[in-house]
Amino acid sequence: MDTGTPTPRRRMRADARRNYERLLAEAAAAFAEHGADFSLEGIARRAGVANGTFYGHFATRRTLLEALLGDRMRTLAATGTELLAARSPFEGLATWARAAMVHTTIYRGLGAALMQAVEDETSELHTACKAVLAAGEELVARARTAGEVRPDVTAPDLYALVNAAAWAGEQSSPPQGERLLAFGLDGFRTSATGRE
Amino acid sequence: MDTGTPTPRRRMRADARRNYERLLAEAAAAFAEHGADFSLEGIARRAGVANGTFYGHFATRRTLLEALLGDRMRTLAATGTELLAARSPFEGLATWARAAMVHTTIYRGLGAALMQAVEDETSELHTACKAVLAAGEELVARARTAGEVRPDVTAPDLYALVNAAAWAGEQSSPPQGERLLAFGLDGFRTSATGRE
DNA sequence: TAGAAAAGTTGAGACTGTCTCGATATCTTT
DNA sequence: AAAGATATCGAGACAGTCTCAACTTTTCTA
Repeated sequence: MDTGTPTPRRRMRADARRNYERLLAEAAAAFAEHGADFSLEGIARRAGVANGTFYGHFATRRTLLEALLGDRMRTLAATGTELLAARSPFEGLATWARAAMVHTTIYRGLGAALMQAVEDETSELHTACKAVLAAGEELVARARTAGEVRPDVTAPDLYALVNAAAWAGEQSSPPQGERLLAFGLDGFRTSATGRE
Repeated sequence: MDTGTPTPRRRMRADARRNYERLLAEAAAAFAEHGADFSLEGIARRAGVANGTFYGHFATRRTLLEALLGDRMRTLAATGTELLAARSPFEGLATWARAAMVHTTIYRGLGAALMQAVEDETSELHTACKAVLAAGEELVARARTAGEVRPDVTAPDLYALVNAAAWAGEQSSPPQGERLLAFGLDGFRTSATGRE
């Protein structure tokens, strides 16, 4: 579905493409090791290019992170679509939510970037986010039709829950994130409609 | 309950105390305006002291933020205790949760600091957090006894939910945070115990 | 394939911010 | 009022972000 090779915008000169990829590779390594707060200058240094070159490819830290995330997001959306075939609609939804949370947790520190990307049209990630949201929407719609979740649950609710739970897990401990996700999902269920 | 005057550790020299207070005041203003990412150097500048003086009072950004938050936290704990008198235990809990979320939202960007402070014994805020957690625990316990929330709901769950919802509200829109909180609280309810 | 045009790279440098520390100034105490 | 304890000062060592004009490499085209 995806070559694994990062996707620069258009045709690039050969040397430019080489640098682009080296930078992205270094960034991925730095990210895996330190989260989102690595030094951009350091990335350039380790990739063996001048920092001006770095900025030529990625105007801001955000641009870089977005390039890093795009592929993952698309995969997640695909997983969502597969789960539409799950026996229980609610279970499909819950399974997907857990997978999404793991995804977000791996990219620790990026929850904020993700949340903002959905709303920001200028974000590179916007398209990918929309796809994820669409996948979520389908899962939610199916569960709703089956009467397994409340009628007022929306895809953005799901998206927010997943990201918030991932965030909570990052701040305290991963199990806390999972608990939160579980409670939230239960809050989505039809049986939870506490009339007051 | 609280003089409103920030609380330096011990007896300080008069000039030192004056500087301490000016710094804290500037920090509060900067915080209100830009969230947690203001420049420490700038605070010193605006307070009219050398930056070395700043660092003499607050070793790290965190120290400063903690000083800024302590009082608010204590207030929140007190509110929790008052709400123990609410007619409906669940409503008392929910009301407090909403208040706590507002509190956290005002101090936008500090959710992370709060979450970590609970677990970090070296934090100035640790005591205040414990107090908040204790207040939450009492509210949860009361609701649990009344059979209004699941038996496995804990104060840390509540704490995590509130902070995560506040975070979500910061990232997208405040209403999204409130929705998340509502779903989470419903997930806490006894009726939501989806056996599977 | 040479030369021109396009595309990309370079690294110095202008800023800003974090943090340290010895010299200096200011309180407090006796 | 002098000594001693406390603070403040501000220069300076670093690191990071970002820009830009000069320069180099690639690609295009005749």
